[in-house]
Amino acid sequence: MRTPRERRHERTRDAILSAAIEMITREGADKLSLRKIAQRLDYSPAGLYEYFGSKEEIIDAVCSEGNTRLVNAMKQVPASLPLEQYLVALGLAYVTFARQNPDYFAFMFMNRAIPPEAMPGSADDLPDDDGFTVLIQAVERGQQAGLLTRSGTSLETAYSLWALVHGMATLQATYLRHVPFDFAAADQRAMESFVAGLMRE
Amino acid sequence: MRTPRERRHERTRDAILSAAIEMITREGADKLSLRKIAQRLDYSPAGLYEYFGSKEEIIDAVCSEGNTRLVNAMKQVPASLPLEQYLVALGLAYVTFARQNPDYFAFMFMNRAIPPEAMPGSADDLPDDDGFTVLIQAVERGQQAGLLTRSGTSLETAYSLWALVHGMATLQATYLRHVPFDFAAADQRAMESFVAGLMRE
DNA sequence: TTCGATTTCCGAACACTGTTAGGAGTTTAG
DNA sequence: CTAAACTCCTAACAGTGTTCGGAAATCGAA
Repeated sequence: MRTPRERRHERTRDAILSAAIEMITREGADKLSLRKIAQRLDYSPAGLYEYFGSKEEIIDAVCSEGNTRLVNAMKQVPASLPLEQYLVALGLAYVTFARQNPDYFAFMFMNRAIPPEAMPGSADDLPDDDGFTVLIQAVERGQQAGLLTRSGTSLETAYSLWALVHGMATLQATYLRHVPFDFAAADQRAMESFVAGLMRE
Repeated sequence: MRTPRERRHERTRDAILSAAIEMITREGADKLSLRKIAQRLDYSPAGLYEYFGSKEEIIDAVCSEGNTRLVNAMKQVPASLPLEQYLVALGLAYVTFARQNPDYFAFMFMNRAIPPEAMPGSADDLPDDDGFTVLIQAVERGQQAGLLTRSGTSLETAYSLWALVHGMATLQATYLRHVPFDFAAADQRAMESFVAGLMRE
């Protein structure tokens, strides 16, 4: 049972998070400031430490939230699509998220690294709700259906597709952000070609 | 003719740059501090402003230097190789640089964006000494030799290859940095498969 | 209801950051 | 030799994240 106090606590925690996310998407990641967050929420700087132990904790929470948003965007792609279209649509959702939230996306992957521990054996035990995990599952679905039979493991195949998609997303979110080029069309063609290559082999 | 004064000036400018680069590669990008650079070089913080107008200018110079190092690494790949091997080797050099200087590499692309102006027409006028430019030239070489005839322009083909390579590099420099996985082998296979797909079409 | 404990929140301070103004001391050019 | 240009520093300013101590509010139980 959740007491009123707990509900209040979580609500202002969420408010802090929302303010941080909005500041990142609106003014850029380097403008994120504890004191500005506090000011916007009518708190003193020290008051925030009742809800987060440090700025680093806020950043971690912001990244975690961004990751679930990215995964949610990918999960809205209907899994009923033919595998080829499904994989392309997944990648498109990934890149679209990056294009629409360039600062947020870049910030996520600057501050999120899988910790050195927590990754023993081969690799299947990556974070559960990860953009990569969704891709892996899709590729495995294809392999079990006999459609994808490329040499390496399903993990390696998913990694290469992820790299392509992540590269397009990162470039458009950072280096090429202001380049007037029809990335959406080029991305789609590149992914279709890549996926076709995976199925042919 | 360069006066002794100019030579001195440039030498301490380079020293500042070197110190900054070393601090980034050794302690991470967020630990870069004007005052620490000054301390290491026996300057007062204000003294550095004789050589750089702001911290931002130092960062720009650091990024520019990193870019030429990356391009140099790519230019050491013998252009006499068969196109297929040449493209793969170029990508390998790119990723290897990122793997060996993860903080530096990530820092470069966080702080370097092609400015909104300076990019009028279609796109061929990107920065001259760019990792991307090297790829474009290689792809154009292949197209003129009749080996690469994929639908899109050479620019689009080079972009897709760049995205794949840049994605692998970025992932290994940030999110997957501590994952014990044989990326070198997987990367090579992925690039060979991708390039083969380009030549088949 | 009342009392004690817990939770919330803030003011003040600390150590750090990048940056600027102003003025010494040195080097250079005519 | 002199005046201009260049180097470099001290001191200060505004900003940052963080901690400490205490005041106020809230809560749980007698």
